[in-house]
Amino acid sequence: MGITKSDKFTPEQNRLATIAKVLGHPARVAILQHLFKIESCICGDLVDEIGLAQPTISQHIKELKNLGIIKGNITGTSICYCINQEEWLSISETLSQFLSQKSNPAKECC
Amino acid sequence: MGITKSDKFTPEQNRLATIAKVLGHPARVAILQHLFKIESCICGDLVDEIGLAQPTISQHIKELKNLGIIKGNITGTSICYCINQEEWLSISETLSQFLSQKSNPAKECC
DNA sequence: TGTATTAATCGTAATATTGCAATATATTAA
DNA sequence: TTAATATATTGCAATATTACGATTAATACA
Repeated sequence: MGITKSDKFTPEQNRLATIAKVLGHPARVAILQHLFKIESCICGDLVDEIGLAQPTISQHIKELKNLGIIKGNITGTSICYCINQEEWLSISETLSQFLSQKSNPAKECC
Repeated sequence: MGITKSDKFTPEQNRLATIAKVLGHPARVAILQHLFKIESCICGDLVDEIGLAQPTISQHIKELKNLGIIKGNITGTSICYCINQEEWLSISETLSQFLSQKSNPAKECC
């Protein structure tokens, strides 16, 4: 039905999935990479950098902002975005912990 | 349009997004967690464990298999799934590397 | 004030995802 | 062979996502 039954899962599972979902689009990955690369923060050059229309970029930015992973600051007519370090660290920690899980090869079936 | 313009992005960006996308559903997170937790591999108990219908679980399993993150083995009438360690390590590495990026706080704008 | 610039929002079309009932397939056991 | 069991596949409905043109809102500058 296109609707995710979040109530069937633990808060941790939902949290992990929410984070991963936001990272699950190349445009958003590209935006984050660009913000990391350009030491000084960047504004709407993201539209030029990535080849998508301005409203599309704006929409992706919104999702990253919703997750708290980036933040913006108005400077004149443009807006300067950058990584929200605290949130990035927290999110990175959460996902990395999940990724660092290891299985027991001795008990494998396949 | 619901269609992602993959050609606008680097292979790395697309790869990261693809991995994250697969992890971007709580049912798939739950499946992975269960496979890690149950030391011996588990079969269709996943359907009981997670409260979704059998075809739905089967579909999620398929996506995890497509990514290569899990593998299955037929034992009688049931199928035993487990983490594909090599792939998990590789994927984990790829994502972790992305997550370990740090921004320069001195050059922040916001 | 008016105009230019930048970015957000709205509306909408195209496509993707999620979930499940029904069905198909495959294996085991009788 | 037939029945039972376990899983995959198909088909479909509901919802979500992606993308963009048009518009709006906000600021800067003349």
